[in-house]
Amino acid sequence: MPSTTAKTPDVSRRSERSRKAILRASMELVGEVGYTKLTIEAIAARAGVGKQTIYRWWPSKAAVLLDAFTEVVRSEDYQAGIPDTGDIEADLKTVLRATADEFSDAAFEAPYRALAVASAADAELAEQFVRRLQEPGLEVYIARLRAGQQAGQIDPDLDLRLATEVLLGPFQQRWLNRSGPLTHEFADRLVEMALRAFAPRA
Amino acid sequence: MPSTTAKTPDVSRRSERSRKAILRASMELVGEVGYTKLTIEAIAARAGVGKQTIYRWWPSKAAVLLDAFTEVVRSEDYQAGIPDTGDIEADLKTVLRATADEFSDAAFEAPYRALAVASAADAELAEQFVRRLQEPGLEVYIARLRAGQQAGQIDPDLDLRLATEVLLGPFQQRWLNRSGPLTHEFADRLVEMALRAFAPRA
DNA sequence: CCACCAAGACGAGACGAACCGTCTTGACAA
DNA sequence: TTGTCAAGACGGTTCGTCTCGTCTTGGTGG
Repeated sequence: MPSTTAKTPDVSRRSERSRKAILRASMELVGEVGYTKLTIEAIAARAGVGKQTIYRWWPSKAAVLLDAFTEVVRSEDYQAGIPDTGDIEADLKTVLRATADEFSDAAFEAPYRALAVASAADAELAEQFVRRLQEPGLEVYIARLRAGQQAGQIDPDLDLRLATEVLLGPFQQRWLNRSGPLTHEFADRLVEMALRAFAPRA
Repeated sequence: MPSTTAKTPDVSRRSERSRKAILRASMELVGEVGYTKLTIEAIAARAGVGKQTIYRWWPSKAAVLLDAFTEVVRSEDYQAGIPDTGDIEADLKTVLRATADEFSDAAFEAPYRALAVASAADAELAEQFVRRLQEPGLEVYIARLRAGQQAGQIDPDLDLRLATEVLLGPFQQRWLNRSGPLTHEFADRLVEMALRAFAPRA
């Protein structure tokens, strides 16, 4: 019987120059025109690249953007982790305030929102989005909460996974829905309320 | 100087028959083909209506869907409110379990997800989405929490607005990101953790 | 009370523009 | 020699606007 294998391109012969130009062009364009008006044709034109070169290596414009964004964020965050001064409330407030500021920066906002939106619509992309961008973020929170457990500031039986969802879920909800401002005030109140749920049982 | 007013259509002469047919057709089609493949042309064809009739009354396909969904949900939910048996933990678990089931139903999921996605991408639509669909839902939670305050089960100084965000944010995050299953188990653990944060201070 | 009429929404679909994703060409690099 | 590359032609969709002729409706004059 005839093989139905789709001929996969030869990765070893891929042009690094074109790859970089494509990722760069998509980040620029998504900031300029927004995600819905972002077009494969425009990316190719801006990058000085044939359309086929994009279609050969990526399944969708969202996938291009995910690669582009991952490249930027890689190693920049997540490396340092969350500071541990011994005061978990202060540490969490510091990080959540910084996150609030980051999400108020348009240069970060536009592509990240585009990815979040595309992920909500496309289950396949969502798996990649969560695994490559969200999970690493969760891990640093879990690490800090675990340290808090060992310091006796946090219930040792707490489900740390669920705890990060309680801490970050309301934050993401506000941001995605634009149902409220991402102020330092909000970050502080959220951390305070979450820590009341995380505290060791009396 | 010449007026630049866009001629607004005459509402009093609007065809109720066509309006209903359009809303009905969009709900049917979004379930059949999904939101991204939902097309104004297809809605018009299914509804037996000219395209112009849709463009005349709605700014986007998302706006059509929001009207269609609002019409269905109107008065169906939100009327009853959250049961008050005196046991706030049990009551919240009941409602959140029911919500989890609702979000697992494809007939509800498809159009609602479409609206959530479109809202995340479009600030103007988001304002309508939050106000017409999400706010009414929040209000019934706030009412039940307020009753809990009066019953002495909940901290009287609690910010009830923030409380609903803590309760529902993690739920929405899981659902939108598909970062975990919306089980009864999850609903119960979430309510339990939230109530620890809501409890009166010792 | 009713016949008439002008205004405007209606169904249908033609129209050009934008993008889609595929395919072809000739250059070039491994 | 083989396969990617830039460039762009190609047919197919859907867009949003527009132009028809029809139908509905509210106001007017007999």
